[in-house]
Amino acid sequence: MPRVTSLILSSPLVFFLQVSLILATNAHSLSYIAKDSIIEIGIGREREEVMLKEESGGSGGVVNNWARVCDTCRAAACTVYCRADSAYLCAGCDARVHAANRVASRHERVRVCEACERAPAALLCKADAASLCTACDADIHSANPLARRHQRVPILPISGYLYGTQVGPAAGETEDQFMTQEGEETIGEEDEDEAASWLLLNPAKNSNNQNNNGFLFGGEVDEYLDIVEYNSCAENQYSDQYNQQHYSVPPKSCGGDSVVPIQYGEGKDHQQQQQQQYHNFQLGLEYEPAKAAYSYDGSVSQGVSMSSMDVGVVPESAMSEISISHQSASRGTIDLFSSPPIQMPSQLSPMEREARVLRYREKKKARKFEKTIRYASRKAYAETRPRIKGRFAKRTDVDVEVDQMFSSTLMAETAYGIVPSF
DNA sequence: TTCTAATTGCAGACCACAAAGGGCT
DNA sequence: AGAGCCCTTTGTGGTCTGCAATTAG
Repeated sequence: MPRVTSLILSSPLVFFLQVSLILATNAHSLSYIAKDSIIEIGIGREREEVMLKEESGGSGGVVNNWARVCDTCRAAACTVYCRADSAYLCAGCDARVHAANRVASRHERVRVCEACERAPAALLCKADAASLCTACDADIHSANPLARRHQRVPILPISGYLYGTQVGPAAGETEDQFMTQEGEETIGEEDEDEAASWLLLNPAKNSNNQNNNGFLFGGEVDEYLDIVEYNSCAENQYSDQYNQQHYSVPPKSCGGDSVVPIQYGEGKDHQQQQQQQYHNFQLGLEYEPAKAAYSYDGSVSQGVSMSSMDVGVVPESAMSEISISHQSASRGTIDLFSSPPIQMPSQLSPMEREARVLRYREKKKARKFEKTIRYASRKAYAETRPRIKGRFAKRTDVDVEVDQMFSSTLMAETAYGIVPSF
């Protein structure tokens, strides 16, 4: 009977682990699904959403059905909350209002919770790469033990010009910038072709563009990989620093791969500045005005490492894809959320952008965290094989006989034999 | 505040053996 | 060119082990 027992016992356990992993890592994505009305839940909010639609006049503008409406324009979904003004603002109004003068630019703002989009975000979940308000954080991260293990850091308020040197950009452009944050998550899981479709910006534009959220990518993969390496390390430094300040968590090392953070001296070149700019963007650090024209809380930054507990085992087929941009990830782990800081092409039309986001969300929903079995027959043999302290043991003649007896008995009883379950 | 011991968490090793795959006849 | 044989390599899962990080005293 050991064969049957092991098979029966293993399946529910695997199922439970898979469900737990998915819940733990995709809690945020589930909220996205709900917000997109793919699954209509959250009854208490619906009335207000209808009001939002009505207020927006059904003007064809893409307004998130769940988002709080901008207090200024009353037309777009808010993206940030200004503490000084006690106002929820959309990206466009935020740029316009806070770029108006020096005092306004110093207003501290926080990104709106990505789950409910109705309250200021208070915490950044590194595993989900999402900024959440305290209520949503409590809801999401109390769902299961794995979710509770998600590392969250308080979100620092942001100030200054968020949108580069360009004052008062068009609403669509600012929407792009926020959409980009979500698009960043894509790269870790998209295949290369799709990633390229997300990434391939005009190199010439990039090389001079100071408005790509303030961070630039010259289009060279190698350069970018360097950035990723550095980001992952430096972000840990940041979070550790923050932990030390607020949670008394001792600092961790940057990893055993000895990725030495780049020292930015007086003579730092342009690329290094770009890296540093992006890095600070991710970390939510403010830039010195003399050195950069923006600062923004990268609350949706993807430079987050996950514990192996959170992600399970890497499918081999996925390793090649992941390894390209996640060279520092430890073996056997998926660093899904430390995906590269890539920006979506700003010239995308709203329809195209929507389509890409939908495609991304579909793929995110379809993520598979379970281990991929290349040879099911080997798995079956491994599960039935005798073990001593977890190690495979030699099959004795008795074992073989018992196994044969079991097989013949079962065949006689069922008259059909054992059909593999794979 | 510093040091030491205990605890916890994690990655990797280990095992046997069927199947896969390559080389050769 | 295809078949058959032989040998090497691969992959599979549960447990243990060593190391590093963390916590407690």
